[in-house]
Amino acid sequence: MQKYEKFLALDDDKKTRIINASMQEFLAGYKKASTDNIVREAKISKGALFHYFGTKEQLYAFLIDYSMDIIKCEFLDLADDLIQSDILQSIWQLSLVKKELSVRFPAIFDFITSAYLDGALPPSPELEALGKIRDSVFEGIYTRADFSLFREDIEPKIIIEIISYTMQGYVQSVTAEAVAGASEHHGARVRKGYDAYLGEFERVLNALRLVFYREGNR
Amino acid sequence: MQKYEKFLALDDDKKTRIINASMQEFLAGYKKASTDNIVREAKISKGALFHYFGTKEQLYAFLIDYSMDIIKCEFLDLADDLIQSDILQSIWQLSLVKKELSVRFPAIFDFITSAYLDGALPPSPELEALGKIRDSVFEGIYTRADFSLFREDIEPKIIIEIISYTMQGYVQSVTAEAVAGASEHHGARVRKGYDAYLGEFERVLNALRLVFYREGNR
DNA sequence: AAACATATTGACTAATCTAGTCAATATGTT
DNA sequence: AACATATTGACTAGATTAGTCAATATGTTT
Repeated sequence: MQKYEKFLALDDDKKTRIINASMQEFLAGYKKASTDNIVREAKISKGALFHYFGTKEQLYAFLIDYSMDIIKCEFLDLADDLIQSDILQSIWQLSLVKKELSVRFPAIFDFITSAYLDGALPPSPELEALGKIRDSVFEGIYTRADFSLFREDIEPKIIIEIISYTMQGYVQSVTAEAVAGASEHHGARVRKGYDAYLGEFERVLNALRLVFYREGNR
Repeated sequence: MQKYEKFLALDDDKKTRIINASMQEFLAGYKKASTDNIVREAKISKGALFHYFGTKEQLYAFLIDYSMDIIKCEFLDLADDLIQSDILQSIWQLSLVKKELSVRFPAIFDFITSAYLDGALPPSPELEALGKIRDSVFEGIYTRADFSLFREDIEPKIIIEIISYTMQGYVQSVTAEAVAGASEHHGARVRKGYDAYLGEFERVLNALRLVFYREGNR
C-alpha cells in the first residue's frame, strides 16, 4: 500500500480523524459524499486531503481496503482464535471484539455494508469476498459448536438462531453504549453504563444456558 | 391536510411511487436529497412535484406527517388491539403488521428514524413524540404481559429481553424477505420464501414457549 | 542562519448540480 | 369549441462539486 504512504505517515490522531470523517460521509453513498464535508469534519485543509489521496475515488478505494484489512485482521482472524466449543462463549467474545472496533471506528461496519451495496465503484474482488467471509465466521462457530451440550427436544438450528438473535440484539445495545460513551463529554445525561450491560448480559447468558443446555452441562 | 390536496387527489399508484421515491432519497438526509433524483425515480416531471408540494421543504414536512400518521394508525393503534396477555403472540402479531407496512412503504421506518436524527427541520412536536410512542408500545406489551406464565427461576425482565431480541431478529429477516419478494420480478434467484419463514417461526415460537413458560402454560 | 525540502493551507475555478419557474402542451369537462 | 386544470421539461441563477496551485509554515541539513 505504498500508494498511500503520505497518509499513512501521519500521526494516529489525524489519521483516525480523517478515516472516521470519511467513512461517516461516504455512508450517504459515493456520489453524495462531499470532500468539503470530510475536510471540515476532519479539521484538515482541502489541499491536504488531495495531497494524501490524489482523488476522491482513491480515497474511497483506500477506505474500502483499509476497512477490509482491519475487519479481517482485528475481527475475523481474531475471532478464529476465540471460537470454542461453547457457542455462548464464542459469540460473546466475538461481540466484545466487535464493540472494541466500533469504538475506534464508529462507522466501519456500516461503511463496509454501504460500500458493498453502493456499486459506485467497480465491484472489487475484496468487497465481493466480504459476504462470504462474514458467513464463514458464523459457519466456523456453528461447525465447531458442540451440539451435544444442547437439550434434545429442540432442533439445534432453532436454539442457535435464538441465541444468535439475542446476542446480536445485545451487541447492538452494548456497541451503541460504547460508542456513545467514547465520544461523550460527560454531561449530566443519564445512561445505562457499559458495566451495567456486562452484568446484565451475564445473567442473560446464564438464562440461555439454563434453558437450552442439558442438565449436566449448565 | 388540505395543503396537500393536489397530491392527495392523485391515484394511489402515483402517490405510492412518489412517496417511496421521496422517502428513499431523503434517507441520505434532507440536504443531500435531490428533487431531480426523486422525480426520476417516481417517473413524474419536475414541474409536477412542485405543483403538488410547492417546495422541497414542504415535501419533506408532508412525508414526516404522512409517515407518522400511517405508523400511528396502521401500526401503533392497531397494535393496541392486538396486545394479549400472551407476550409471544403479541410480539408476533406486531411483527406481521410491521411487515405488511414495510411491503407498501419499504423505507418508512428508516425514513422516520433518519428524519428524527437529521435535525434539518425544526424539531416538530410530532417527531419528538415518536420516540415516546415507540417506547409506549413495548411498555403496553410488557405491562399487559402475564408474567405468571413464565417460569420462576429466571427474572421476567431477562425472559422478555431474550424473546424481544429473537422476535426482532426474525422480523428483520421476514421483512427483508417480504420487501425483496414484493419488488421481485421472479428471476431465477434462490430465496427462502416467505412461507418458509412463517413455518420456521412457529417452531421458534414453540421453542420459546417450551423453555420459558411454566409447565402448565405451554 | 541560510538554504533546502516537504507539509499544509485556503482562495480559486470550471464544471456540474441545485431548487424552483414558466410557457407550452396534454387531458378532461362543460 | 371553449374553458379549466394537470403535466411536461427546457431553463435559470445560485450553490456545490472535485481538484489546483501559489503562498505559507514547518522541519532538516549544511
